[in-house]
Amino acid sequence: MEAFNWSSDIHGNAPENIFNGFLVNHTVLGSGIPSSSSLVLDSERGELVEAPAKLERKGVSTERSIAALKNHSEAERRRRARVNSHLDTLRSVIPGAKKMDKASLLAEVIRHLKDLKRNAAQACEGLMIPNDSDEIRVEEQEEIATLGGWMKNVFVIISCKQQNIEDAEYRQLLAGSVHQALRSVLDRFSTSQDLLGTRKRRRISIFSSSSLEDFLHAWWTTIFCCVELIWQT
Amino acid sequence: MEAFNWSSDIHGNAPENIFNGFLVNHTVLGSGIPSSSSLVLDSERGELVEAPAKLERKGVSTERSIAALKNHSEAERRRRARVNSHLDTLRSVIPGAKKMDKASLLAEVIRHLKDLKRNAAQACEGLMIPNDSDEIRVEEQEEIATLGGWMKNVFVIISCKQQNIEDAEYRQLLAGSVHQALRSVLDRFSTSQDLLGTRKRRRISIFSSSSLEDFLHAWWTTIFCCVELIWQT
DNA sequence: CAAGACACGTGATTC
DNA sequence: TGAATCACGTGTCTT
Repeated sequence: MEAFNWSSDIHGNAPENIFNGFLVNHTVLGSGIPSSSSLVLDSERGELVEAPAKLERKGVSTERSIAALKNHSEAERRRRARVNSHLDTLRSVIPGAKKMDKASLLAEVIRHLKDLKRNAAQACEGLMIPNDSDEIRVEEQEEIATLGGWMKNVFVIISCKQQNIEDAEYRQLLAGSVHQALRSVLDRFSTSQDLLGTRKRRRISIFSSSSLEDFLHAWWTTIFCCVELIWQT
Repeated sequence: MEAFNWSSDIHGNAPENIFNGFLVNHTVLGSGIPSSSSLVLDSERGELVEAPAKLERKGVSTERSIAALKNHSEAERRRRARVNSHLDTLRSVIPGAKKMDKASLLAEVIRHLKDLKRNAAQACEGLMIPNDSDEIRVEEQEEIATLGGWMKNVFVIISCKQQNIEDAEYRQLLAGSVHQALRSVLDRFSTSQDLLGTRKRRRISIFSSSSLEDFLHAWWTTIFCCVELIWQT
């Protein structure tokens, strides 16, 4: 983000064509006859017509207006920069979109999003396949059950009624904290396994933060119910 | 996309504040003395200064300029519509972004993209794990996967949009039918096992009908999320 | 030149 | 009110 120097030659050189917006001065495009009124481009008829006289309190208000305009345009520039910054990171995330225009870039982003979502749904199908073991041992303690060397944890997350579940920030916070907590546990486990130098396979799968959030948001239109029937043949 | 009527009251009502861009007419903000020259906001000094006289060929060129301007602004409007259309579809794709502003929406899109990509990588990594044992046989047929004598079914129940999911009767019916279907399958399996006189242990677990109904009933105040962490110790 | 993409400052609107 | 967002028409630069 480069610093911006507030000046009239905003594009690097002084603007030669002054008339901006709909307002055009007589001396610029008109008959050349000096007048106190200004011309406005009446687009409906495609003509230049007399602009209605503007009533305004003179004097002090002008400086305030100028300052307000300056703040306004600066804020707008910051807003544009924010949006464009995000567009740039998108350009860096989407492959082959380095120098795409905005519309094409967004179209590509949509394509990728749908592709990834479809893939994620497919990937989830193959998960959670238990390992084969002849010696099955079932232990149940509190909410933790181990089965043949496998352990299964079921987390039930209850919404806090104080909070509004439809609030995007709250959902994001919830999904993020859950994901982070699980991630830290898994990482701790992974490193402990690595430190032990075991060559045992491990299987780690969690819902991603976005998947979880998708679920939390879509829960009012869809019921996601996983019923597991596990039996030994 | 609504049709746009090219007119000066572009915002639905006639603009009261005429001065646009940097050009301001004397009668608007100036001393009130009629003049042929116009005022320009010199932003560097924050003052209103005399605008330099604009040299232009009079007459025919003006109409061409007007037509060009009209085409230009129309094209620009089409371009904006294209971008905004994509932003709208993004709003419909990203959960909870229905009425987000552009910047926040794009930030959310980036979050989702990264999450989904990470998730996809994780899933691909996990899927390679199960078949590195000689005694493990993986068979995939239709939607049923068997792994080393274990079978796993995952049922995803989607609410019928025709029906009102908040209707208690419908929920009860749904829960009941699901439970009955599962029960019949399990019973059929049990009897077949009994007839065969096998002494193998079996593990059968389903959500009871009341549990499922509880879930369906309380879904608007609670989030039921099952996150499974399965790893081999 | 035309046609398109962008950044700009602005008016309107909302909170 | 003041801050923030959006659509608008425009100027400039690139195909």
